[in-house]
Amino acid sequence: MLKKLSEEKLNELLECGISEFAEHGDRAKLCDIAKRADMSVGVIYKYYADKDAFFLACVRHSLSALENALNEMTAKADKPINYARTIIKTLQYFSATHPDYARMYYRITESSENAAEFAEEIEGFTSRLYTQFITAAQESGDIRQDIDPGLFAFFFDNLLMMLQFSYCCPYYKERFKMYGGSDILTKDDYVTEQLLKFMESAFTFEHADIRHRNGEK
Amino acid sequence: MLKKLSEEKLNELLECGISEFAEHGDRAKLCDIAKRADMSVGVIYKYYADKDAFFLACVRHSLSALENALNEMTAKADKPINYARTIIKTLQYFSATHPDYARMYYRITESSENAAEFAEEIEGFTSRLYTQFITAAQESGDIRQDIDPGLFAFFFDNLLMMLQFSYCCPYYKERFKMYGGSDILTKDDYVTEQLLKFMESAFTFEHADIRHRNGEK
Amino acid sequence: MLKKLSEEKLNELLECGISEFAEHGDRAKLCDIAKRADMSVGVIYKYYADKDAFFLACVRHSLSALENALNEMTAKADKPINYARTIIKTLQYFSATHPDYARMYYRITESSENAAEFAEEIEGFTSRLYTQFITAAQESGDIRQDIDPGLFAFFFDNLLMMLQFSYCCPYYKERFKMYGGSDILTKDDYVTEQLLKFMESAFTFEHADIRHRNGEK
Amino acid sequence: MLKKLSEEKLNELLECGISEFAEHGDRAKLCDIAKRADMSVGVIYKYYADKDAFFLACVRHSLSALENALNEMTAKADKPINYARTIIKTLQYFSATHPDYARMYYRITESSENAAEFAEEIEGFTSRLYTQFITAAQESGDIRQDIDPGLFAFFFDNLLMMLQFSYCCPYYKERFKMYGGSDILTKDDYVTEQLLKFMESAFTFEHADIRHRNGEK
DNA sequence: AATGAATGAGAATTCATTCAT
DNA sequence: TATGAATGAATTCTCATTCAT
Repeated sequence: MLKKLSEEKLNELLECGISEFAEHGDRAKLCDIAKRADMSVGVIYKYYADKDAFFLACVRHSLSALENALNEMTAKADKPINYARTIIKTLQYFSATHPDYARMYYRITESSENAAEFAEEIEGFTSRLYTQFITAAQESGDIRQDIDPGLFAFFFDNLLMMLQFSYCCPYYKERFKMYGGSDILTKDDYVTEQLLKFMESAFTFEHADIRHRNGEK
Repeated sequence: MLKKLSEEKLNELLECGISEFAEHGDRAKLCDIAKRADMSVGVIYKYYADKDAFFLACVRHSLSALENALNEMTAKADKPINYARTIIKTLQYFSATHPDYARMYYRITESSENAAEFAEEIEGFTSRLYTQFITAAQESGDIRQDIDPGLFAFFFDNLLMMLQFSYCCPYYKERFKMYGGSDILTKDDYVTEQLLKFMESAFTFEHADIRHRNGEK
Repeated sequence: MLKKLSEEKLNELLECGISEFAEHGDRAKLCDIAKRADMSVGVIYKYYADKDAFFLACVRHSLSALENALNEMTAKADKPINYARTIIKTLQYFSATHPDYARMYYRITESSENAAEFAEEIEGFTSRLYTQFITAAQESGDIRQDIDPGLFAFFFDNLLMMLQFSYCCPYYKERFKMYGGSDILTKDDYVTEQLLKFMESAFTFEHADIRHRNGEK
Repeated sequence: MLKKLSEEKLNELLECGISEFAEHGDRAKLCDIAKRADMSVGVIYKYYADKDAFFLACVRHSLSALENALNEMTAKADKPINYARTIIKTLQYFSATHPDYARMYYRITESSENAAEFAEEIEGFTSRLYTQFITAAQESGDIRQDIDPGLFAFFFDNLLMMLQFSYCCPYYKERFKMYGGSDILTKDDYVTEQLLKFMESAFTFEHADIRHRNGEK
């Protein structure tokens, strides 16, 4: 039963860790995290070998939340453009409700040390998710055949990652405002549709007569 | 005349600072930087108030190099697709020759503290460059009218930033390989053309009749 | 009746304490001791005020074992040389069967704090045992009269203490091998006879006519 | 020239380290050592990798002082009994003038970790010194032939080590008083002669007629 | 009575910054 | 002006001790 309590407390601890790591990167202080969670530093070391191990646990905790969010909505995938819209909106919602989780995601990538291990663990899910989807969409004729599905997924994910950072990380938020105007962070739907347009035919003006009716109307 | 000497030395110091900050983020140690530049920590404090000020100087130094590289190339901009290709290739070349500069770029964005100040200083150049170009291209009818030029520039820059990170930062390099295969870092032209295709018509299969004039006019 | 159970458990606890203190000195951790004894730290505090008190209890436990071993053997004391041989062999056997007890003995002497209290409690038994025996041997004419019996006992005990350390403590074991060869730890009888010879007439070469009745009478 | 200063300061630091390690074993705190030396903790880390490295440096410093003391007087070795007397007196003097150095010696032996390395480094000098001397004394007929010179040296050194501890370490001082009386620490010459007698013919009463005139009269 | 999770003071170590030379 | 040794505040991690269950 003490176990039970720990379970809850542990989650709270991870949440606090995520907040602090999101805010300060690995300059986050364990004693601050503990204080924030209204516990003592000792508990952290009861459950995790050291600061790195605890950081990794925070990373995993935040990732699984993101994966859950993405998993929920991928069921209702249909047309690529709608699939993309759903993902964008999911990430917007996720960024709004869990800003620290997304910032955490950014913090991971700072470390040079375990780059390869981390990358596989962290990107594995989405890279497979996107690549599979795109391959399927190519097979069903919904996406042009002459693009490398892996790289297509890569560019797609790049746009989504940057979008998340732009909603959550201080620096990227400022940058977002520079490009989109100071109120851009409140115009989610507008951003979504613009991004879809961009992905649809960024540099192909001469085909602007194309009418995909991307959701609006 | 001592100024002259310092000028050179200072440049060397900044280069070393960039390398160390690129490698270790703000865990980079001033004494290591000084040692690498074959100077004493004292000089750093002679010219800069503190570590933050020195970091900012390193940022500026690496930025101006990037801006110079971009300025040179973008003069000869013609069709948007060629303009994009030129920028991509410039960044690829820049990433290959100055990997630390791009990593440095990434390091800047870690700090929450001076996000706003940094963003204006750092992104100002490219955001204006891209937005102006896109606006001009829209006016001359080369890019569809129904996209917000600011956001268009934003997405465009997002793709380019991620591309740079993917060529320079350990974590992103690994991620790049996961999407593109273990030899993707050596296939610059392939990546360029794929990215152009993506930007051209990512989700627009049904219009595959579009001529993919990828540069060869 | 719970007392009964505790009695057994307590002994086990002390044994584990002795092992850990022998191994780690006062860096031994109470939680490790408890774990080793398959109990909780709580019990230690149920029976002992603090770590020091528990350490003292471990000391007493190991001492009484040594005293019992010595008591058994020394009853049958006859000629001094045989008495000495008996003690040496007893300590060799004790060191082999209870290495931790002897190492524990060594650990006690590290602390400056309670030196005086400890010394009386710990050395009282043997110092009296040896001094009495030597005095008696002097009275019965078996040992030269012109030696201070206390100091004689002191030197004698010094040799025995060092012998024990040399069989049990890592550093002293290595040192033993340096002097006696790498297999010295397996040559108990040889060591015994050499030590007896040493004590018998260390610097008395010119009287080598002395009968070296080394026990076999 | 700053080097020169450091040299001195470094010695002072080592002296302070020796005092603190002698007093508290490895519970000695680096910050206390630094404070005692009127320096900052930082200096210790400038010169030594970590606490262990600094401890080892203290050990070496104290050992070389002991070796110097022993070296000085071993030149004038003649008869074994005088040689032994000289060594005993040297150690008594050394213990009186450098009590911390001798306690330091004791501290070394606490560690299980690097027992073998330490033993060779630390005991090498004296073990070779004593064994060589004894072998030589056997060859010249001054010491009985039927004793293993290595073990003889071992027992001899054991007595000397214990004597040193007995003059310097709190616990052993108390023990010494128990055996020799409360004023034994002030009766150096008496102890010397008693120890010589002990070594001369401990259990050889029947040859008490031997007259070596050990210094007195 | 027994448990063992939680506490938090304490100790090692790092590194930006200063300042005597 | 340049140096780099020295400083010491700040941070990680440990473990004796407590106390709710």
